[in-house]
Amino acid sequence: MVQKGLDAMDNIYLTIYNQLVQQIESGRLRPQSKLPSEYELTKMYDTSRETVRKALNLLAQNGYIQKVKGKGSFVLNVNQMEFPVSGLVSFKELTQRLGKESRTKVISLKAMAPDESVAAHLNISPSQPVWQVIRTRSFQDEAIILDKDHFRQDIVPELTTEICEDSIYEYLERRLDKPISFAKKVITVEEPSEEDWELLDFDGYPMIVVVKNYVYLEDATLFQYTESRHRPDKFRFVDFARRYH
Amino acid sequence: MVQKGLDAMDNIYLTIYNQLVQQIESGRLRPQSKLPSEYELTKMYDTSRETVRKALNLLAQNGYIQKVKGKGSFVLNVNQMEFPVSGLVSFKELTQRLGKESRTKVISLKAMAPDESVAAHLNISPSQPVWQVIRTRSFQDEAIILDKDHFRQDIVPELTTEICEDSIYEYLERRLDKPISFAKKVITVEEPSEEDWELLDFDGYPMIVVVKNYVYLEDATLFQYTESRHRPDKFRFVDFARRYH
DNA sequence: ATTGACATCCTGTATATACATGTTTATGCT
DNA sequence: AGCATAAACATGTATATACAGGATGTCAAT
Repeated sequence: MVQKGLDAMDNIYLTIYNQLVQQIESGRLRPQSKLPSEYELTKMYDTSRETVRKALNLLAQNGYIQKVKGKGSFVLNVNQMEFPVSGLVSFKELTQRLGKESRTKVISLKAMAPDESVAAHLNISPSQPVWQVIRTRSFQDEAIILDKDHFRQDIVPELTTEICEDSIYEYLERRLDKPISFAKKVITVEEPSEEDWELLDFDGYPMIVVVKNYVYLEDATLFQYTESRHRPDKFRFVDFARRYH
Repeated sequence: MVQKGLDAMDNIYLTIYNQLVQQIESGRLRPQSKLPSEYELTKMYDTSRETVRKALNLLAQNGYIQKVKGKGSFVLNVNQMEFPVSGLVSFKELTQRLGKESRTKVISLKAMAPDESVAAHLNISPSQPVWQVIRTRSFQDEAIILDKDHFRQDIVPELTTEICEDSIYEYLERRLDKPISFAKKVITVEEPSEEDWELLDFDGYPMIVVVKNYVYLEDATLFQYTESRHRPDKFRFVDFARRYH
């Protein structure tokens, strides 16, 4: 888990956080280097120390910095050059950051009644309609990932092929009145299905990495279930965890 | 990422956090149920609201509760019945929580000079000695996980077979003067090695899940590198991520 | 030259307060 | 009874203050 929302304008501590993240990720703040002290940051942003500390604590929790009592905050190099499927980052954001040549192909898009499995994962009755989106993700002209998205139709009223080819997340963030709040991922390794063989460029790999993604709104209602099926040689997941003392 | 250290005595907000975690995990606080309000918690723990909020924010970040403005904090059922390899939780804590029949077998334990790969992962020179511990983890008499630990010997002076059969983490937490601060995990899927075939009960699985674990001290020095190799059918990883708005 | 005392800077924890904003409940008017 | 308003309650953000404790540099005494 690493990357989160980037919007935040009237919020002082989030703007400080986002600006520092940007400076660290862009390399303007180098690994090992010392951030301005909390007191200096209060002057730079004309705010109070507690507000600065909120921003710094977010940075620490997400692996950007290490705080040392009596010394200061130092930039970690833990997050560099990784390929996280982690957090709430979408495929589009990911590929943009990595700058790789990638393509999204919409295989199918339809409103339908969920099958038993999907209804169970989404925790709804089989009569409640859902959108089903099936897409393949390609890097360098190889279909590497098969994404099967399911959205509750009462929450996402409209969906078009154009939106699915672009970024569904961006669309939801802008158009949905209820904002996305948190997500749970479950990673397992399974045997490939017929569909995997059919839709992915499968160089004879006998297994597939399945990332089940459950996305919740702020009132904790589950509105999206996605199965992301990765060719094992291209899969990579990074996790950062901090210990409380 | 989900589980963190449990120690904290003179620390008010950490004791509140740990007690609430305990109540949620034990089921005394049920999913969907409402926690006492921040004001009520200030009275219960005879402390200030900001201190209570620190505890509640930790709970929210780790997926235990959902905070709703104007309403209160509600217990999530996101973390129940999972098998996280996530966070800094050790194998022993995991199995204890799951209550499964498990066994750890120490294959080898020796002080040595690191090979090229390990030295690179630990970011040390090949002349700096390390402890190498190779262990298998069994569930229901099947060897499922192969753990290859490497510790910087200048930081971990002594290590015995008994410690390795028990919990190295517990030993380090108690004996090491410098406390563990954070860890990074990288999950990939690879082809099994000779060693995997030899030491694991491998029912013909053609791939293996490799979890590379980098553990850091509070001064951000990397002191442990562990490769945890999991039989794919038994592997499961859970991640929780929150979006900032 | 080494040590020890002290001042200074830095982060960690805790408290009190103020105001904004969303939710629920009670009130009172029509 | 119905409805709008107000009060009470809940969390979100921001500020100011206090004290503890680690890190570091200075300066004087030895």
